[in-house]
Amino acid sequence: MKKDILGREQKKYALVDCNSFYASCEKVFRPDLEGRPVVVLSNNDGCVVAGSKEAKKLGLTMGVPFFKMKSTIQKHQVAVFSSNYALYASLSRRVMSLLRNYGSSIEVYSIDEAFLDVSKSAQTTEVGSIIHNVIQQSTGIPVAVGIGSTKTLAKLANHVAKKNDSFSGVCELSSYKEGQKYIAHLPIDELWGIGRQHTKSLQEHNVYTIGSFMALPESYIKKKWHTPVWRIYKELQGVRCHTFIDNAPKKKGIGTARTFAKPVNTWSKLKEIVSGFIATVAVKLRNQNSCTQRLSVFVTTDKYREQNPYFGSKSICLPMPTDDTSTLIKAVLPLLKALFHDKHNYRKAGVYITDIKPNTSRQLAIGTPCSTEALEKQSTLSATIDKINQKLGKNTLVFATQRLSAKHPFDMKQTNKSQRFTTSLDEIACVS
DNA sequence: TCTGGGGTCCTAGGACCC
DNA sequence: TCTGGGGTCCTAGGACCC
Repeated sequence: MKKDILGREQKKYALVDCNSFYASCEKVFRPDLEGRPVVVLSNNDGCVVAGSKEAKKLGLTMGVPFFKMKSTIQKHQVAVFSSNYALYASLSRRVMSLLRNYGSSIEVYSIDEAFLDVSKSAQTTEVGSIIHNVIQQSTGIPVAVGIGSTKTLAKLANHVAKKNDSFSGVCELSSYKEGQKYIAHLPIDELWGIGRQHTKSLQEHNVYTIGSFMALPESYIKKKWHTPVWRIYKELQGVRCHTFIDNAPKKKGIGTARTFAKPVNTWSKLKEIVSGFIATVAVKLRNQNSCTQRLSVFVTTDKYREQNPYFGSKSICLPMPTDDTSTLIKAVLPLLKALFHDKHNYRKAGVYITDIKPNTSRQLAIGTPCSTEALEKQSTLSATIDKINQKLGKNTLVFATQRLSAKHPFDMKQTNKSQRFTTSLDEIACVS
């Protein structure tokens, strides 16, 4: 067995990342878009969240406000889509289920990427090529594969595979030294974990490239920056700092927030919207068999237009852990009421739950204000509601406090939404 | 009036990711 | 007119205890 410098078993990780995932999903059922720039917009058609490679060349990348790019979009006949999460989630499941065939375990890192443990393969680069071809052929989604002895190296290898056509979508980097000629010149912010702030502080110390970062002595890195930066340095040397997580861990916090297409300034409307958010997070909580004991809510006014935008948040520790929607709604409304002033035009609100525990601990709380029998009734009711909504559609059955927002969820703007080709029979692709 | 030091737990906020 | 949403991890600092 091969060992790393700490005497641990040597690992090989493959990072499989779908290219321009949302835009690629839209292209799967629209072959006429081949070669054309495609962008996908965020909720409310607010900003660009994904762009095909043709769109990226035009400067249409993640985070660009849509309204600022309208002239570019018209000029270059860019195909514009509102986000269609049902479609993306469905194609993501297909990709992930195929990937499971090529590693001893998988860590689904996000909707469009996954780490595979390929340590057992003797020919890892070949496995990478097979993955690259199979996913493209079976789903229509193009992917790049990066292989490395740490997650950071696999990420970087993936970047190299995407940027250099000569790699045909697959690149393997066992250590920084081995791949030096492909990565030393790359800007420091290409590293996984180096964002805007770290880039700025590294540049202040004359570190502009990955090469100059790796040339620094370890003691200097440890002294000047925090643990996360030092870990990146070690991972590039081939020392594993990030572990591999093969069973999706339960969420430690669950939240829902939305920007409203039109400002909200009445208590009744705000109450309904926030109650709807609670219902959403409570379903996610029950789906992972957990309950929560801490609940927060926030509201904001328009941060782009108002001179002194208002931001208010409040949180509460519940007397006992719960996963019950009505209990959570009852807890959130007084907090929301305290944040509400009718002089404000609210543009965004959200709820967040933390202090998440397994739902068995609910029964163990001492001095609970509910009897065991009442708790059992509550969970039977919740399970029934969840089942009905799962079968007949979200918001088929709602609590009275969320009734209107369930029917008209803040009038979300979605002017260019594609069909739910894979998840709704009414919207299936037709060949005529 | 003078007033130590170490440990733990909790929370808010920053930074990052996709 | 039009600027997203859902997460994780880390650190600093306050409160409290002995």
